[in-house]
Amino acid sequence: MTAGGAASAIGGTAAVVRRPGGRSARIRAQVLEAVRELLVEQGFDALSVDAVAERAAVHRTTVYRRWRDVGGLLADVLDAAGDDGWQPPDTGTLEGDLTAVNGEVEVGLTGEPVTAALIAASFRSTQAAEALRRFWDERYERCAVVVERALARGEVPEGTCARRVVVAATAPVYQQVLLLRGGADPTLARQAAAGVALAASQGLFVVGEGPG
Amino acid sequence: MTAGGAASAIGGTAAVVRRPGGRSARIRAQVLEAVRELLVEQGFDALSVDAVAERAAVHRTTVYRRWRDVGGLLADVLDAAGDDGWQPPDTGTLEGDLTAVNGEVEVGLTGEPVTAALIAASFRSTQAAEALRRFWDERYERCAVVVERALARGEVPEGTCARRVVVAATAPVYQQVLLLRGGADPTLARQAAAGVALAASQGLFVVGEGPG
DNA sequence: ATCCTAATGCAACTGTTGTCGCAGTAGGGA
DNA sequence: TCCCTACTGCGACAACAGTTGCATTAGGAT
Repeated sequence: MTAGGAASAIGGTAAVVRRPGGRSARIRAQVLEAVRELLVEQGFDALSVDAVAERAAVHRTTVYRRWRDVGGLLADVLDAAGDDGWQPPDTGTLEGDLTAVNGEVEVGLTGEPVTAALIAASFRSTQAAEALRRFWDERYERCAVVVERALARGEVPEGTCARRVVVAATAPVYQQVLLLRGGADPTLARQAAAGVALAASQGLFVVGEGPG
Repeated sequence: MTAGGAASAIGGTAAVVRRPGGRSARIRAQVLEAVRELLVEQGFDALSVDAVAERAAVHRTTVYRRWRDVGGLLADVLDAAGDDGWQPPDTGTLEGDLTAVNGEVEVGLTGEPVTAALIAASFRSTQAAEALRRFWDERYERCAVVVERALARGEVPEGTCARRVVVAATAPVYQQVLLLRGGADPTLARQAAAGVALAASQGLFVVGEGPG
């Protein structure tokens, strides 16, 4: 299917490479660039297939065939964005690392309108939802090293689930900014990180354990 | 009560009551009932103004004029839903209360498709976003009593910010279910509640304090 | 250089979304 | 009872979203 074509082009999985050459690649680049531009300039609401096609100087039909809909476009952009070499900061303590991550989350959420747009899209498009889930899964996976370092330092006990620690630490920031529409609140970011760091040090995030 | 909520939600200031009588009220009831039915039966995607109008046996134009768009409809439904007499559970401990609240959140998020639909709508409609913010603000406000009881029992120190405690405790569940699209995970709910309860008992959620 | 065909451009078409002007209906007050 | 007018119904309309059939273009291989 056309969407599959887009997906394959995204990851570069050349399983069924049809025509990776000049024109297709060029058009893809034009379209994705147009998506990013429109997203930044006018936000998610202005992101129609037609607008993207016009901006990219490509015909509507081409975009519909290769990406299917707006969600497909955003999914493609998102998958490309996941390929950056992001690594969590290393401040020397678990609490410091979690606080720093929360700071980046806050900036990403309030600064770049792209993130909010992608989340909005994930509620409307299955493709975008999948892409977003992949993106976050990978991000949390990369964050695991923060907990591993803490374990090596003896800050947290053996068996601590890294993912849950990071999710618990960052979730309040997402909640505050995304759902409650509150402004960025650095105090919240610090408190959440500190609370989770304390709980983790007490072994509350050890798998199979927990209260009850 | 419902009528008042309608007026405020729609944009007509409730100060100027125009014609609260028979037909308008009847049509409003029909339309909102149609919204709830369609939401439960077919989900958010099927919730177009036209579909609602047809189900309610009301003309499209009427719905457009009174509610403007799907977001307005959902905002109205949401304001009505906020009038229930919900109270947080009282289990005797802060950790137990937070765990119980998380359980209800989990059920509400995974069981009722209404909530997810409203969140999706909040990303598309300013009205829905406002209504949702009001709804959650009020819910968190009601949850404050949980922390107040803990304070009375001496579980948490004076000055603990109730809202932050509850937000920190519930956020991981929202994150897991809503954004990460993971299944309901009762372990996560308990761990998050336990971690926050511990952190709160240590005074990490006292206003003005926190790490650094 | 030539051919094959995947990918694109193009235009016409359908269905949906949202708006507008006008006429009809039904509360509520006199 | 009668009138006023807010509200609703109705149809036409424009704008947008998405699809389809066909012609054209341009990689890539021979």
